[in-house]
Amino acid sequence: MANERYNAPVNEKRWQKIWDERQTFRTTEDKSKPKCYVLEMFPYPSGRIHMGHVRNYTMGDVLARYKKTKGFNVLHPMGWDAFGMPAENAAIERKIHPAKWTYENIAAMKSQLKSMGLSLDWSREVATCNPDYYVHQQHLFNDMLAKGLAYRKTSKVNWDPVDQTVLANEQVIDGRGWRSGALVESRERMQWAFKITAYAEELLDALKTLEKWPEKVRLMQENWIGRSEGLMVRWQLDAATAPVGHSELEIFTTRPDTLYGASFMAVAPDHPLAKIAAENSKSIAEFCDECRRMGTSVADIEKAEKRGIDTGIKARHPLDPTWLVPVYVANFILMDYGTGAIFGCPSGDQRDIEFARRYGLPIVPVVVPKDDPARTQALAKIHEGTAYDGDGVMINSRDLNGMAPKAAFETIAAKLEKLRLGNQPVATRKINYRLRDWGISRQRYWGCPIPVVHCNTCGIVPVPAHELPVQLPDDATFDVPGNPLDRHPSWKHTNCPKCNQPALRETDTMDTFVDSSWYFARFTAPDAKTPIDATAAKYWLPVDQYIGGIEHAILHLLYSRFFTRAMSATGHLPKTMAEPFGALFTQGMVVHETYKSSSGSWLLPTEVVFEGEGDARKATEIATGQPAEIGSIEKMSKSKKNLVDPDDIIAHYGADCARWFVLSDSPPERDVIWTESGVAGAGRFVQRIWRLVEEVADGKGAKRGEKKPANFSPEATELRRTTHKALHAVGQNIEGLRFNVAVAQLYELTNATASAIAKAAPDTTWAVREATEHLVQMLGPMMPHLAETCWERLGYNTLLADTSWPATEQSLLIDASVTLAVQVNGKRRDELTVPRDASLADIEKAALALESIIRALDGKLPKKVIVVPQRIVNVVA
RNA sequence: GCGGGCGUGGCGAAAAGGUAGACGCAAGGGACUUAAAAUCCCUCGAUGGCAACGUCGUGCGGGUUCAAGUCCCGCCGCCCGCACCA
Repeated sequence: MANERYNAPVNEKRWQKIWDERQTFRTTEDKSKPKCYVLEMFPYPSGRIHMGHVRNYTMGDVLARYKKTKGFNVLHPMGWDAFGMPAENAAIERKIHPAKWTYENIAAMKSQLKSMGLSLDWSREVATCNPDYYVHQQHLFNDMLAKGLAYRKTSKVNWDPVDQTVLANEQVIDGRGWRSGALVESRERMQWAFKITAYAEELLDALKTLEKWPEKVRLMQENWIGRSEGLMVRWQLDAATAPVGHSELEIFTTRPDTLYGASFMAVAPDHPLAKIAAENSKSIAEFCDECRRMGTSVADIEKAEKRGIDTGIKARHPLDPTWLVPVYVANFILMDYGTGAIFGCPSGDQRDIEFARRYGLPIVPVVVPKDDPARTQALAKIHEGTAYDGDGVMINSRDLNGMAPKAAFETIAAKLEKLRLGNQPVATRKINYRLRDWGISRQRYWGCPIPVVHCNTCGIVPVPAHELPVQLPDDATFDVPGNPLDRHPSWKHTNCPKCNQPALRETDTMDTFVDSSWYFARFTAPDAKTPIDATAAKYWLPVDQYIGGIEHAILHLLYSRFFTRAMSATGHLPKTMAEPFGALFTQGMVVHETYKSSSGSWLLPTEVVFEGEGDARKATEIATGQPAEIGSIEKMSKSKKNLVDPDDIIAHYGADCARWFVLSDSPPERDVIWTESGVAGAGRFVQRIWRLVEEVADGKGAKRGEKKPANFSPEATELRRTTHKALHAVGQNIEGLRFNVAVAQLYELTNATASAIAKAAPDTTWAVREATEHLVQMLGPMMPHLAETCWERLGYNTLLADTSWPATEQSLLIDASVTLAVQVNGKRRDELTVPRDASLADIEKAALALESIIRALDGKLPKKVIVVPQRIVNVVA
């Protein structure tokens, strides 16, 4: 029946049910086919999906569905990053058990994701909070422990004394706990850590091999790892001033060439030497305490200010024992980097020059530009307090004078390596990394328990494999601050697996980044009895296309890369497996305009109406009739109310429409602006496709399966060319994730098909049928429900999801004639249509014969004619 | 401060160094309709011209090239990371 609107909600539910029943998207492992593992970053089960999820999962789904039509075994799984703080907050605030809260959220979000019609293999679903998942994580942990990749160390943490918990850096706001508001203390605490630094070099080097990762992400990781080459230099302390038992101070420097410019040394407030000095001096102790207090983000307030205090200790210059340099404690020295101590060369380092000026220390230029006027300028700047850290030539540096800094570096390094202090070389070459080991201890309930026992006799004992999982107790309480596992009356009491004496369980749980560092591997065999099934992992990994937000550019992706190596080292993955994600794509956000009422409160997009355009565009608040302010376009957020609920859109326009819109407007790596009119446009397109298909099915096109004519009219051939060009281009653009361009090409094919029908040229019905069928097939990955419905309407009783991407007829991709632009002196003057294989001479002749070209030449003789076949003709006069 | 990215119509955007603005949105005009919605057709960078057609135009200033949105140099603006890393 024609003229009936396409009913999205009804059809969408129908096809979802059919796909479900027929297990259309169940993963296959047909060995005769190539594999493709498509993965989107799994969500935290907050309870509701948002437009960002819609965009992320639609992109992955288009690729997964497309790859299926191209004959791949596709693995496209989904799961839940289900441990974490919000569940515990819900327990505290609303007295719901974290498990109940989480599983309810998973159920709700799963049903929302299902309403999007994603081609997911739900039989592989995992939730990281499920003991079936985390039991394997505990196995992995123990294996890493045995290999020395997991260990305990004391590290500094942000301690919230009211909530009695450790806070992440981002949970410390202006030095106070984000929830309690208490002043956060910097405390030393025994923490579990993973030895990611053991792989620093490799994680850095292998970045080069990740050619299908965004350059930006590789760069961010490179900076994060922060490799620098330098020298460890031991300075002898002057015995007259040094504390008893301290005879030397070791520093790390990347600029040994500037050693003759040294004017002070500085150590971190937590450096052992600073601590000794603090014991003997009240003012030093006070200074160190002060530094510790501003440890976290208060640093921002006085960030520029370099301050310190003289310890009275002197160090001997390694190249001149008569040269004594004062040792300071300084607030800008980090204990975690290098040795927590430096030598200061003020002329070459901005921090050092500020420090030196403040404390009246010498500032001797040692590196300056080779020639004037740059040299004079640099010297003047140093005099004014701006360090020079460029290349140039050494001065004031004794035997180094005249050398380039690089040569000076080598000279000094060679010299100091030979010099001895207490029978050891004064200096050794050292490669230093900014990357630190990954602290995974969290004093929380809702995380994976660290499966070890503390025994007074045996020390740290891993829980044996057959006793895993160490499961979270169900009856924890959340009404008071602190770690629920630690205060649980019985949970932590156990017996030592080794000596069977009473012992205590570890009550720390793992950072949730651990959970997400190996889930992609678990998906390859989610029911395996071991953490990883080597055969499945070998087949499916690496992930062929990983898609997610740029916010995970560093931590999640780096941890996953580390974990993959750790899993190889512990025998869970093949030895050759290093990189988990072969290709990475980071998609942009979904953003929306913001609106404010005249009273200053935020308004929902549905609470305003608009008129006018451009600068004259005005918004009015519907409820009050008052003008509303149109604010900036920002990431959708609850607080600014610039939200669009996927449920509402799906209920109103259908999932296909929402999918189409998020694919259509912007390049996928850029932010997409959600506009109501844009969605409405997508909705119109859905109806337009449906009308087109109805017309074709009802006689404007040939019948299904009708024999292909031997000859086609020019009009039919034209349409066929458009169709086959689209097949090629849309396929290429989906593979390249240029969805917005693919969408535009589908619009063009739709327009071409519709106008062919409207013109009703002779002998076009077969071509119209072909165009329409292929159009529907190409729409399949993007708007799968609509496409299935159209496929059915076109007379098929098979699933479109099971069909192959149509083959292109190569001959139709090549036009018999081509239109060239004809330029005179680079300016376009006319066009010329010539046979595709026309000779250069013929083209030139035809171009020069064009009336417009003759006119443009204005009697001048062409000096040169450039003919680029199938492109352009440029007449140079 | 360091690093990276981006600047193209009223808007989102296309464009292997080769006809700038495909495609969509918005807007304007028209058809159909008692009317509206829906749909269909036309116009739509600026400017001059009745028109044919011309001139200018991809943040700004230079350069390379037969030819530059695209490549190079120097600015300006916006956005995003990282930030005392010795």
